[in-house]
Amino acid sequence: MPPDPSRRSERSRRAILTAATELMHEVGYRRLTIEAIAARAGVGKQTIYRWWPSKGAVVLDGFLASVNATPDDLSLPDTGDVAADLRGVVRAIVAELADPKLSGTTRGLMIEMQEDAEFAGMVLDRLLGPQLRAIADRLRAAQRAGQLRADLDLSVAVELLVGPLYHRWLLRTAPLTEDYADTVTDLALRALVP
Amino acid sequence: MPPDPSRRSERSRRAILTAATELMHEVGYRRLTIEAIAARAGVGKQTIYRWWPSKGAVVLDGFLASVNATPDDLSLPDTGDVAADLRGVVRAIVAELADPKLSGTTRGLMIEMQEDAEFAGMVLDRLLGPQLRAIADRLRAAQRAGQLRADLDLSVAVELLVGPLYHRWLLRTAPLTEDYADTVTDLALRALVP
Amino acid sequence: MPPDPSRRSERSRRAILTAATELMHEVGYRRLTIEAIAARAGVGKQTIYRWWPSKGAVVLDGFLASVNATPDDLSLPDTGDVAADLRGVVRAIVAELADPKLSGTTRGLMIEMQEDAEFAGMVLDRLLGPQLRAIADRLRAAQRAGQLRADLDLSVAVELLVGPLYHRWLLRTAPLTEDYADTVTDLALRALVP
Amino acid sequence: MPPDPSRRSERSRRAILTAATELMHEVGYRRLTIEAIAARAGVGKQTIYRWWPSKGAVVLDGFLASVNATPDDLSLPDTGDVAADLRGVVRAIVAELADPKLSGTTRGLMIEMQEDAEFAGMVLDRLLGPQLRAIADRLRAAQRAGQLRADLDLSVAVELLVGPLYHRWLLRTAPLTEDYADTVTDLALRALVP
DNA sequence: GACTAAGCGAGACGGTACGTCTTGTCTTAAT
DNA sequence: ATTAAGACAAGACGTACCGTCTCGCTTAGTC
Repeated sequence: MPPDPSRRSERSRRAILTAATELMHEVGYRRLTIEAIAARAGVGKQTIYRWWPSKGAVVLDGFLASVNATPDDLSLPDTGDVAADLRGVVRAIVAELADPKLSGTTRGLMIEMQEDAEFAGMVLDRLLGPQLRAIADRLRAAQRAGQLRADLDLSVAVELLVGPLYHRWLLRTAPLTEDYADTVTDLALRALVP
Repeated sequence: MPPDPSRRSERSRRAILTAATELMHEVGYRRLTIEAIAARAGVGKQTIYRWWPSKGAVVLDGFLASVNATPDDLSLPDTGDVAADLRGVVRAIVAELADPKLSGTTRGLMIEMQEDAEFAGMVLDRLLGPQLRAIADRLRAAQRAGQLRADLDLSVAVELLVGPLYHRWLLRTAPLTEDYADTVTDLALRALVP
Repeated sequence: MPPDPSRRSERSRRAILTAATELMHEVGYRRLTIEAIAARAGVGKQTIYRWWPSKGAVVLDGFLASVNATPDDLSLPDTGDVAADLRGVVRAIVAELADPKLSGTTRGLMIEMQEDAEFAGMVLDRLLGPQLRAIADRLRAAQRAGQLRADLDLSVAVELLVGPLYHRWLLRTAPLTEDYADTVTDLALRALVP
Repeated sequence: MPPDPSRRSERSRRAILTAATELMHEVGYRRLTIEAIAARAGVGKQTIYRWWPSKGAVVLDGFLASVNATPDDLSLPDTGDVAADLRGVVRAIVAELADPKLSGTTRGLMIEMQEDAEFAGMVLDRLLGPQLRAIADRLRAAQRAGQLRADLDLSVAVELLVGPLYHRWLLRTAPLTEDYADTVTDLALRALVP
C-alpha cells in the first residue's frame, strides 16, 4: 500500500534534500549513501525509502529544488538574432558542465540514467527535457522566420548543437571552454541555415 | 612492490576476462561483482586485485579481448565519396549502440568513466580514442582532397558527427535507428563542406 | 496523564485480545508483534500502547480471557484422599504443559517473566499464584486432618510437587507424561506424610 | 558451504566471547545485540554470524569459557554423608541463582531455550546436563550404599531436589536463601531414603 | 636435486552499506 | 477524549561485497 502524501512531513523532506545536496558536494555521488543522508538529515532511513525509489531520485529532487530555488524562465531570449541567442545557451551549457560543483551532480544523474532506464525517464521529464525543448522552441521560431531550413527535424537540430558538448564532457576528451562553445555553435549553425 | 608480469598465469587471465564478460551480459554492470567474477573464473580474488585496479578495468579488458578476437582494421574505407564513407561509420556506431548486448558493456564503461577520470583516460586511449581518430583521419583525407572546408577543426568535426548519437543514446531521448544515422550524417556534413 | 478507562472501547479491547491470542498460536511469542496485533484487530497501535505496558501483558490478558471464558473453580476437589487429589492436579498441570497449544503461550509468559520482574509479578498475581495457592489450600486441609506432617512449610511443599514438572518442561530434559506425573506425586508425597 | 574451522581466528573468537560476556553484564540479555558485540570486539558482524547461529549461542559459549577458565571438577564430593553432600550442591546452586551477575546470563539462556528447542539441547548438553548428571552420580553411589531407596528413578530424584529451586527462581515467587536450600534438601531427602 | 620466491586458489577477516523490520511516539481526521 | 490510521526517528537485523590478509600448494628459476 503506497504511503499517503498528504501526511508527509515537509520538515523531513526538506532536511533530506538539503543533506543529500550537501553530501553530494562533499563526497561525490559514488560515496554518497542513504545511510549518511538519513544521519545528516536527522531522519530515519525508512522515511527516505518510503518516498524515494533510489539514491538517484533523492539527488535529482535535491538538485531540482536547489535550481528552482531561483526559478529562472527556461525559455530562451529571442533577440531576432538566432546565432547570438544560440551562442548564449551553448555557452551557458558549457559553463554549467565545466563548473565542478554542478558537474558532479550531473555526472551522478548520468550514471544513474545508464543503470536505470526508468530513472532516465524521470531525469528527462523533469530536468533535461525542458532544457532541450526550450532550445527547440527557439529554433522553431527562427525556422518560421525563415532563418533556418524549413525541412529541419528540430530534435536532431538540438542534438547537433548540444551533442558535441555532452560528448566532450562525458568522454572527457578535452576541456570545455567558451571558445569551444562558440566553435560548436558556428559549425552547427552552418548545417541549419538554408 | 609490483607483481612480476612474466610469472602471470595466462590461464587465469583468460578465465577472468571470460567470466567478467559473461557475467556482464547476465547481470549487468551494476550487479557485476569482483567476488562473482573470481568464483566463476575459479580464481582467488587476490589474483584479480593484483592485476586490475577496478571492476571497470576488468570489464574493459574483457571487452577489448572479445572485440580484438576479430581484429578488424580500424581505419575507415576511403572510396573517395566522403558522404558514403561517413554514412557507413555512423550507421555502424548506431548499430553498436542499439545492440543491447554490446550496449550494456559500453554503458558500464561510461558509468565508470564518470566516476573515475583516470579510468576515463584508459578507455579513451584504448577503445574510444582510436575509433574517433579513425574518423578524423578519413575527414582529414577529404579535407586535403578539398571536399571539406579547409579551416575545420577536425576533432570538433568528429564530435559534430558522433556527439548527437551519444547524446541520444546516453540520455535515452529516442531510439537509435539507421534512418536517424543518415539524418545526422547528412546534417553534419552540410556544416563540413566548403 | 493516564487515560480514562470509562471511555475505553470494549470492542477494541476484545479485538486486540482475540488477535493476540490467534497470532500467538500462529507465529509464536517471539515473532508476535504489536504491529501485527493492531493490524489483525483493525486497531491503531496507540490503542494497544495506551492500555497495555508490553506485548507480554497483552498476551497474558488474552490468555486469561480465553481461560476464564470457562471459569472453573480453581479450588481443588477434596475427596479426603490427599494422594488421589494431588495426583489429579499434577496430572492436569502435566497435561497443560504438554499441550503444544497452551504450552506456547505459557513459554511466552515465562520468557517475559525472565526479562521483566514487574511483569513476573503480574503473571504470578493473576495466573500462577492462584493455581499454586489452590494446591497449598488442599495441602493445608490435609495437614489439619493429620495426613501430612505438621511442621511442613506449605509453599515449599507445593514447590516440591510442581517444581520437578516445570524443571523438566523448561529445561526440556525429557517429555512430560502421565506416568511421570504419578511418579513425581508419589515421590513428593513420601516427603510430606508424617 | 560451511566455513573451515582450521582457519578460524582465535583472536577474534576470544574477543567476541569477551565482548559478549561484558555486554551481557552491562545491558542484559534482551538489549544485548550482535551489532554491539561486533563493535566492542572490533570484529565484522559476519565473523559472528559465520561461527554462531544465534545471539544465545554466543552468550552460551562466553559463559562456558568464563566458567571453564576455572575448570573445577564437576563431580560432587563423596564424604559418605549423602545429606551433607547434597546440602552442599543445593546451597551452591541456590547461591549461583541468587548471584545477580551469573543469574542474568542464566536467565538469558533460559529465555533462548524457551524460544529455540535446538538451542535448548545445546545448553543441556554443554551446561546443565553435566551438572545434573553429577548430582545423579552422587545419588547413585548413595543408592548402592543402601542410603537411598533401591527403586528410585534417579533423574526424577534429581528433579525433586533442584526443581523447587528453579521453580522459585524462574517464577520469582520468593527469594532464594541458604535456609531455603537446606529446607528443600531435607524435605526432598525424606522422599529418597528407604 | 634441493632451495627459494614468486603467483596461485581459497576463503577468513574488519568494515561499510544495504534494504527491511519493529519499536514506541506523534499527528491527523472522524466519531 | 478516544479511536483508526499511519508517518516518524531510531536502530538492529542478517546479507552482500569490498579490499586485505593469511594459508598451503604449485611452479619456476637459482644454487
